[in-house]
Formats: sequence, C-alpha cells, structure tokens
Amino acid sequence: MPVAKGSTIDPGRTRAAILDAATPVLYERGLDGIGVAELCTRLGVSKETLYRHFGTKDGLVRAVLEARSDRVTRALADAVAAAGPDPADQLTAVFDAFQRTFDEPEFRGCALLNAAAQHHVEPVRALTARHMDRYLDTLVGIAERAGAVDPALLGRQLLMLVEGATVVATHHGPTGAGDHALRAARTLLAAAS
Amino acid sequence: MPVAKGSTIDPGRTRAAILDAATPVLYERGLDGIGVAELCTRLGVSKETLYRHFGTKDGLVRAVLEARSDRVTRALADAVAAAGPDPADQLTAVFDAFQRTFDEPEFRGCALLNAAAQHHVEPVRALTARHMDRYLDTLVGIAERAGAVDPALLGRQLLMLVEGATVVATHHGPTGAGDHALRAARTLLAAAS
DNA sequence: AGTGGATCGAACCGATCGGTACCATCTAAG
DNA sequence: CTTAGATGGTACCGATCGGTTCGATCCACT
Repeated sequence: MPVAKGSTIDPGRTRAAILDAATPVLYERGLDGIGVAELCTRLGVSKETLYRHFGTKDGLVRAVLEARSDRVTRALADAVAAAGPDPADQLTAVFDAFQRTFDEPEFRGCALLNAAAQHHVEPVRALTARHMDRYLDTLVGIAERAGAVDPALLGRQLLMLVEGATVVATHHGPTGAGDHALRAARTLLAAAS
Repeated sequence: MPVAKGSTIDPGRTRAAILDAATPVLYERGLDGIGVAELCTRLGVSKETLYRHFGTKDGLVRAVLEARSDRVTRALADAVAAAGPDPADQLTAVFDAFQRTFDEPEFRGCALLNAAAQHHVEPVRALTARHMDRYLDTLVGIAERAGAVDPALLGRQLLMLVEGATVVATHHGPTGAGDHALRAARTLLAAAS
C-alpha cells in the first residue's frame, strides 16, 4: 500500500519524523549495527523516501548527530541558565543534568563520542569536536563567572570531568558518577579563584 | 607459495606474530573498518592460518583487546612503581604516561573505549569494564597511600580525570591535556587528605 | 475533476563481508 | 629419508549491505 491511508503528505514533517524516529534506533544499535532496510522498517518509511530526504545513510547519520548535538547542548545551556547566578549552583545543574541521562535505562554513553569511535572519518569526528567545543563554551562561562584565574584552564578541566563522568558512567556504572564528578568540580572551582 | 621459504613453522610464534601485527591495524582502521581478507594481506598470513588460530574474527578481536589491556595496564603500574613513594609523584607519572600516548601521531583514543563503542556487545564491553577496573585499582592505590579520607571516591574521581583527559585529547587536541588533568588531580589529592 | 508530487512495497543490483575447502609446498621431527 | 603438520594462495559460498528502480496508490492543490 503506497502512502498510508490517513497520512498527511508533507515532506518537511516526514523528514522530521524520520529524524526523530531514527535517533534512538541508531543510538541503541550503533551506526553500523543496523542496515538501511531494517531501519526503514522500524521507522515505518520506505527506502525511497529515506533516500529522497537524506541522499545517503551517512547523510541521515549526520543529520541525526547534528540534531542530537543541538538538542543536548541547548538543554545543558538552559539548565545552567535556570540555575541562577551562582557558579557553584550552575555546576550542580550541569552534573545533575548529566546524572539524569546516566540513569536512563537506554543510556549507552555519549552518542557523539560513540559515533566518532564507530565512523572514525572526518565528517563525523568534526561533529564530535564541535559538540565538545559547545560544552567547553558553557563550562568556560561558568569558570569566568566564578572569577577563576585561568578560566580557559578550569573550563577544560571541567570538560574532562564531564566527559570522564560520562565514560565512567557508561562502563563502570552510573551510580553516583554525576555526584562524584560534581564534588571534584566544586573543589577545582574553589581552588581556582 | 605455501609457507614462506625461510620462515619458521611454530604455531605459538605465528599466533603471537598475528596478534602483534593485527593490534595497530585494528586500532587504526576500527574493528569493522577492515575485512578479514585485507587484514590477512596486511598481516602476511592466509585466512586459513588466522582462522585456525583464532576461530573467528571476533576471537582475534578479543585476543587483541585482552593483550592490549594487559600491556597498557602493566605499563601504567610499572610507571607508578618507578615513581617512588610520594603519591603526588605517582600521579605525575600516571598523567605523563598518558600524555606520551596522546602525543603519538597514531593516537586515536583509548582502544578499549573505541572497541566498546564499535562492537557494543557484551563480550567486548566486559573487557572494557575490566580495563577500567584495572585503572581504578591503580588510582585507588595512590589515593590510599595519600591518606585520603575516602580513597574509593578519590580513586573514582581520578579515573574520571584520566578518562576525561583521554577523551579531550582525542577530540579536542592532545596539547596540555595530561598536564591540565594532572593539575586537577593534584588539587583533588591535596583537598582529600 | 484532474494533475503532480509524495509515498509504499518489492524486486533488483553489484560489492563486500565472514567463513570454508582444497591443494601445493615448506619446515620440523623421527 | 620420510612423514606429519603448518602454511600460503586461491577459489568459492551464502548472506548482507547500501543504493536504485518501478509501478501502484494516495494526498494536496487548482
């Protein structure tokens, strides 16, 4: 049956729906862990539609990763903004937000880091690098507001704690990872100003 | 031509040679980034020999990862042991050792983390988890010798710095990563005793 | 009413994959 | 010298992969 009986034909919506549906599947199975055929079955679209919208499997992958990076980065910035003016509170907001993702049953590590390890080709690695730059911007901002002597250094150290907590939560268990990293971050913050 | 003209026929040596030669190739290309046929060409062995020794591509992968984890873990423990009794010096030895690997031109991140992200199936993930436990043992040891109030906590925080430094060095550039992480680690060490 | 575009389902394509089989040839040991 | 086992090279197998094509069908717009 071509075209679902009650479905609305709207290319924009179709594209967005594919993106939303493909994101968790590619995250769970890995970029190469699922073929285009099975992926289309799961998404409820035909291969022709997928290829018309994204051209290539890699095109879909890039779109998914970009959207994910945008969403996560925005969520983190929002959490920081909602935490008030105190840099210590902002740090708490950051690591609380990460702990919430660590505790999700589907958590499998940072999607961007996983993607870079899987397709270690330039286009994907560039997205991961940009993702990390965005994190770094947020963290350096906190360091600056805290009056750190070397905000760039403290920001990078905080980035290491964020990424380290993610890795440890992925491979050594999520319990307490956010809190342990937060306590370390507070110590660094207190010592840097 | 079967059997190289001057080669020694010694199954043990052949197996070890395959392991040694396959390790950098699988690291550089990714576990799924190279097929068995090309891999065998690079290693200079026939597919039959490879399959006789390792049974499966996954068997080879597991053997490579185990050997790599053993080697890296031992090198880290040796570096710590050679640093003398001062926990601060031992920390320096740890992060200096990591910085040296970050600076290698072939550096592509932690091989075990990459593997877990690529083949995210249980056998490989278990190896990565064990690898991380080994790191943790070494770091908790340093925390204990430093007289930390909660050595398990400090050890886990140091693990986050180690893994975070690795991730940042991989995706944001190796320059100074080890040193920045070391300074953070020293701060934590000083504050924890 | 009718036209054009979006979609589905399925068949199909060439390439590549992991893995197996076979045989000629060489080494190692008796 | 002989024999058993290890190896290289090559061809081969079935499965799967990303991607293309085609026709039938349905929606959206005029």
